[in-house]
Amino acid sequence: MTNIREGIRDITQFEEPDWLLFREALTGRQIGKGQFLMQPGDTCRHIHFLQTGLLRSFYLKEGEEWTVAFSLENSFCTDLKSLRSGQPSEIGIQALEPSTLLSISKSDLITLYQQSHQIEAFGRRLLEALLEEQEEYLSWFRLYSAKERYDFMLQKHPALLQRVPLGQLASYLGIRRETLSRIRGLRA
Amino acid sequence: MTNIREGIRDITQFEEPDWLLFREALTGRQIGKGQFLMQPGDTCRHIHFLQTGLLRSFYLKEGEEWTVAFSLENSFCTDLKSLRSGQPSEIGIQALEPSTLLSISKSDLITLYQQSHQIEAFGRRLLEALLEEQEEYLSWFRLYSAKERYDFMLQKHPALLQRVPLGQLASYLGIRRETLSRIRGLRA
DNA sequence: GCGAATGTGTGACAAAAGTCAAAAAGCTAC
DNA sequence: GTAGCTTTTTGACTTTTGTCACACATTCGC
Repeated sequence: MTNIREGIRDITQFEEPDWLLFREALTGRQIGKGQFLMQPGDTCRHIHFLQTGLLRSFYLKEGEEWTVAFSLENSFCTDLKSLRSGQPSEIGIQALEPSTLLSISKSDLITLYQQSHQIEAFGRRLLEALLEEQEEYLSWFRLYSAKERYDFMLQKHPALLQRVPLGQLASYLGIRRETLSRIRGLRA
Repeated sequence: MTNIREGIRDITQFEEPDWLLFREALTGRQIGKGQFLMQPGDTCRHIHFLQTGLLRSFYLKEGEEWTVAFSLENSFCTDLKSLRSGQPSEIGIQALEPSTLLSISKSDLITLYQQSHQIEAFGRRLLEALLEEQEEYLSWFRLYSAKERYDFMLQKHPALLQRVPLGQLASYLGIRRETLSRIRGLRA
């Protein structure tokens, strides 16, 4: 339970009473390699904090899976669109490695937001950080070639490349497996 | 001053005292066509609410301007990265049409967040909506061709296409002017 | 009005990435 | 270890998009 406390502390100050309130709402969970936290079509009702392991979120397009996010240890994972709307999700979430999670339900979180200004502030700051990250990631696609996007990935998450199948990394970069394979061949 | 009140009400409930507090911090401003709200290298210290007009945010890459966002009436505009870090921005913001703005400084906003839980909740929900929009927009780039991105634009913001020079629209879609010109030629 | 910017469209060609097919390399389960 | 699976690589070819050059159109200042 310590990891998430650290993760929150990085983002905002949490007084002890807020933390106790928050902790109360968390549910622990384990999930095996290859298992699904949710399938496309499910409605997303939780935000997950990944303690250990690795998750991928993917979108289905014409029967093919396109990875839209990898979630690393000590990060949060959900499908914001479905969570907010209450509608079925277009996203699935799968564990690429055995993973341990702490999850909080949407309804509990809404209650916490109302009960505690500090927790609300935490939510806001977390979203700010996510949006900033997303903006950077978007610029990869607007401004740079497949090769450059791969190089950024090498810089930013070198370890991830060893943990993820090439096909899924390719789809995350918005390209075909074959293209990524060729890009990697260049630097041999 | 009524527009922004509506804009906020769409996102969250604001009681009268919160609104008065918030309004206190707003500064009105007009800006002519072609003028810059900020230049790349400036540090971003405000969030702007666009009452009327049209703004574009752009990024410089090898001397070329790449539009990263258009801001329409009744929407918020800032550079989140520079605003959060206090570092010089890589982004410039220019008025494409004569525009009227209401602006709030970062320091005032931080104070407001601390003073009012409701205002903090507003900030969080606004960020949620922005992040959801950004996620959708990112999927355009990962999954779809230049032509398809243009078609999405036609669906989502048909009016905008009449107000924006083709070159800027092209850079927003991550393609060259010539390519966009050809895409448009197809549907003649 | 006129001329200079600025913005847009077209053509010929080059580069990047996708497609399809098949071979090579890695894993897994007996 | 080996058969059977999945993943990755390679090759030939196609499609998409970029590049460069230039013609045409529009806007704006004067």
